[in-house]
Amino acid sequence: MTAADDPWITAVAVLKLSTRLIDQIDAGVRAAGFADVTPLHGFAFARIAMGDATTADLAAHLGVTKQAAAQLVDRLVRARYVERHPHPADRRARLLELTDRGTACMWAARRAAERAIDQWRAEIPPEDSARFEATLRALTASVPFYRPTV
Amino acid sequence: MTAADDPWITAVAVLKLSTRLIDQIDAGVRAAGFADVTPLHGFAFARIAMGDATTADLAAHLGVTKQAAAQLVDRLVRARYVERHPHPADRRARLLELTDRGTACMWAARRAAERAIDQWRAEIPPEDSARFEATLRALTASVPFYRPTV
DNA sequence: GGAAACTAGACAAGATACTTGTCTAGTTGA
DNA sequence: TCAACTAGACAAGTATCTTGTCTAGTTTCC
Repeated sequence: MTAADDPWITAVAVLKLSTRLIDQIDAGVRAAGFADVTPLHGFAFARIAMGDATTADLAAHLGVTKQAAAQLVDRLVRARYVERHPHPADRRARLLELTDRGTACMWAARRAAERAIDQWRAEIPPEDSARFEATLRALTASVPFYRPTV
Repeated sequence: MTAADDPWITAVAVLKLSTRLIDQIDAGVRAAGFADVTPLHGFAFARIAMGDATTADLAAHLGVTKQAAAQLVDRLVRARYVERHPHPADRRARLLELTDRGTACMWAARRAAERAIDQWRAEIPPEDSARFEATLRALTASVPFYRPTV
């Protein structure tokens, strides 16, 4: 076993890469003026932006209880990132939607992510980055979604 | 902009990959009988295993306050993963060390990570995985460490 | 050598965000 | 049509973080 194919080194590199990406996204979002959001909120925004999200959907998506999700939604509503609307098909449920502010915040996150990826692309030869990204997608094609893990 | 080079897709793939890796490590650690640890503890173990760790070092490493780190250490000591020893050079400080149980837990995590990486390698052509891992290391060579981000 | 500034970590109090348990209103399926 | 199920609110308890303060020990600099 040489250092070059030690799987543990690779595992650490994966963790480092996502640390770096999340830090860069968080810094970009804060620099854009959204000081009261954390990466956890970003995971919630991503689900809500997909549409057809209820509190129970969000709970399942984030891997927390319904109550925890309801409290998170409360905070996001109070901070004017999210609105609750009547659900067209189920009078018990409430449909979650991003406000203009929430949408702007999500786009700030996406722009920051894109800047981070562009920066990575500039650090390595173009053919390497194309192959790298293709492999990345192949490896994660079967992963249904990302969510907070710590 | 085609889907193939949309940086956002790549960013999501990075997050998915680390979600998948952390889940696999966590499952392996729990399957090995360490039911009372979380990924957060793993980040702490990694620092303590490097040696010369004090509570303040751990706090800086994890990005939390000294008090939060001290409380985390308390829990790990009570669960018999960590021991506090006198610091040889500073009578205020206490040197943190993994117990045999803590070391066994860390190795369970490493074995789980290695199984995960081996599984990825089996999913893609060998030359792709070698290049993928090399690029991964190049991109993260300057990242000092990984830590919890959510 | 010694005083001022700094640092490690303990203690206490409070904030935040999660959990479990229970309840009502509404939906689904046999 | 009625039993079983589900969405989400309410309440209480728990875990884990924060800020602030304190003592003992270390470093710096005159």
